[in-house]
Amino acid sequence: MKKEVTIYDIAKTLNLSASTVSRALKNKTVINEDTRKRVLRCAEEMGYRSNAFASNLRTKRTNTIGIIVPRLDSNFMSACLAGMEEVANNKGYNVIISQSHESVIREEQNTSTMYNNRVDGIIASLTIEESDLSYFERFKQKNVPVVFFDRVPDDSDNVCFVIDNCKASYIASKHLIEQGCRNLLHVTIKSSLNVYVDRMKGFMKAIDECPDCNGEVLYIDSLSLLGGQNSAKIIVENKFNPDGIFVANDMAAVGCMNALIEYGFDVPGQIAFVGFNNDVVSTIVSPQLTTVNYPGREAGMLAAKSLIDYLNGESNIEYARKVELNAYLIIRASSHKLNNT
Amino acid sequence: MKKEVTIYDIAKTLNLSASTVSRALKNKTVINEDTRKRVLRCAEEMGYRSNAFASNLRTKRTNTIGIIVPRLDSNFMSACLAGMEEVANNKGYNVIISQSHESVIREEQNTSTMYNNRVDGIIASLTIEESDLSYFERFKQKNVPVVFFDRVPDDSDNVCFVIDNCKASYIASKHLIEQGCRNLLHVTIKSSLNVYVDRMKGFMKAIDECPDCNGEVLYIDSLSLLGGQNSAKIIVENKFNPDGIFVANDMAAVGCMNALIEYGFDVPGQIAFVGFNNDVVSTIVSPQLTTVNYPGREAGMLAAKSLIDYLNGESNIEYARKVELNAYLIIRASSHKLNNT
DNA sequence: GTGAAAGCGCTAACAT
DNA sequence: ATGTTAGCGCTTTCAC
Repeated sequence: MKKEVTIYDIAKTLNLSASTVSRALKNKTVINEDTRKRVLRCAEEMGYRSNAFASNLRTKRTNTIGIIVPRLDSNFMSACLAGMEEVANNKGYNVIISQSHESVIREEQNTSTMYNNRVDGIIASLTIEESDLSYFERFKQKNVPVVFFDRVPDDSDNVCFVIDNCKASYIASKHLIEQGCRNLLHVTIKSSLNVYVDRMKGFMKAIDECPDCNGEVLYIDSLSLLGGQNSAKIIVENKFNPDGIFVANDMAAVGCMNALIEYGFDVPGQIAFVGFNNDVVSTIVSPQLTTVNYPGREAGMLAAKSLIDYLNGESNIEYARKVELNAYLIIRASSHKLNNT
Repeated sequence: MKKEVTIYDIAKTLNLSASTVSRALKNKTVINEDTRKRVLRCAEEMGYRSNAFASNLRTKRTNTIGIIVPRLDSNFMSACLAGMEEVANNKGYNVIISQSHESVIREEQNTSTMYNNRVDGIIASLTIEESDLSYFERFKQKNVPVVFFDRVPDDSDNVCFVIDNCKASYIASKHLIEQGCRNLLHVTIKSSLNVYVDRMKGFMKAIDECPDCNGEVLYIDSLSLLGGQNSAKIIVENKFNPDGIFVANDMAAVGCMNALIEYGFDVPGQIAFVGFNNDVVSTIVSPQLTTVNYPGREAGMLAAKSLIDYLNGESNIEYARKVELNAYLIIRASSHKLNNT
């Protein structure tokens, strides 16, 4: 392994001091344009690479932001991550990403790692397990900003990037009612997280406003394709007899819908379907799935931009607020019972 | 912002030396069990957190591996990344991830960042643009191991985790022929990458072995849902009249297949379809898509494990080889023309 | 505009 | 088993 070239090596070669070389490399402070060029060229020639640790050790900044997500292999999440990475990269920040796998313990471990690695800021989406979130406090104590997206804490003292789940879900449920559905079923996961609680609330609100509507809730283990398939079995066996089903995400909706079609149900004729997220799978199933458009990529970009602007001192907005992204219903064949439209 | 607690603070409090504290914290070397406990407790109480930079600066290791991928928001890629992150996390490594967005320039920039951040190792999948890959040489010069997966360099002096694309594609094409198809079309992307070149080769080989078969190739701009949809239009307009289509990935296959069904074609009756990857969408479309199972998650896990084992000096395998994962054809309705299962 | 010197927090010889 | 010492490579006062 060749020895690393340091600014001292450059300094010696050029008969300068290390400080001058450092200044030239950062071209921040005043410096003679000519010496700057000489240093740059010499650095290039000698194969110099800056040592981020030494720099970090001095400046106490890392230009790294930590991202903690439940899992990264869902379409929604990878869209969010892609948005974050892009913004961060453009602004000269690195991202380190870790998955909690829906486990509070892993989430805590991951925060510890990020904490020790001195990330400049954190972007997180919470696990489904309930927790006191105390492990996020350390960051605040060190003035390391934390922003949440999608699955966010209940209290309002955190910066959050979300959609109005309640409203979106209300509109989705209302749409089913408008299409003539009266026996509605909401398929979701048991969780105290804003995301699922609010989607439930919106559903309930729509039901409550409809005198001749009946609304039920079916909890499944996971909002996955398999979870959705399993829910179909339960729906058939337990004789829920819904004429409209609103599922808390698209993947589970697709699993449930396809399975019910397999059982012989007509969708949307007998059962209308609405999902959530506007996952690409919603355009691939047949019939195409009506769903709520949740702009994950944009959410990720905004969260990253907000965090980084704050870190760079460029953000003059008050730094504690909830940003609500626009989510809207995309009506497709799966819920299209009426011929108007 | 509170001042950071250092090992010196702990040392002073406990009347020990910094080295002893350091040793206790790492519990690597021999140390009195009692003092170790005292140090640990004290560190906890004082709110100590290790300073990774200082440590890295000394040890010249970062416990971080850099991952460079074309884009992270595909099902296949996020499965790979999930596998890598999991392995890395379990072994005490961080991952920093960046996207090249299929651009050589971005790929080079990303390698620079990783280089300057002194990652211990690199896992990469190449952009579609052709490049000389010279920017990966620096890592080798510094003894930083680089492993490639999926889209790998042509030469054989790199560690690669791949599948036998040629063989898999041959089997896929052969399957179409066995189902009675004689006018085969391969929809793919123009690229010199192993992945697409080999899939083409496998297709050609199957065609060559079938005297009464005709094989054509349609290049599209991107192997995406939209790309697939566009290809359908071209297929219809240009009167390719294929009775079997093999598409180089599932997302494009699904786009093409759905669009052709929309045009009125019967799948698999008139046109049989085979995709590639076993993306979850292949089980969601109707008819379900026959495809090649490409175990992304496992590929990611293996690549990460191999790299980290090597870094930890635990790998006694010779460190320059090609690992071929097992890929096999999953036959579903989209290619099922015959009734003999 | 440039240099000298100190120190960020840790680890690894080496000495005891 | 513990302490002493030096130094990783950089940035940043403070001089000049």
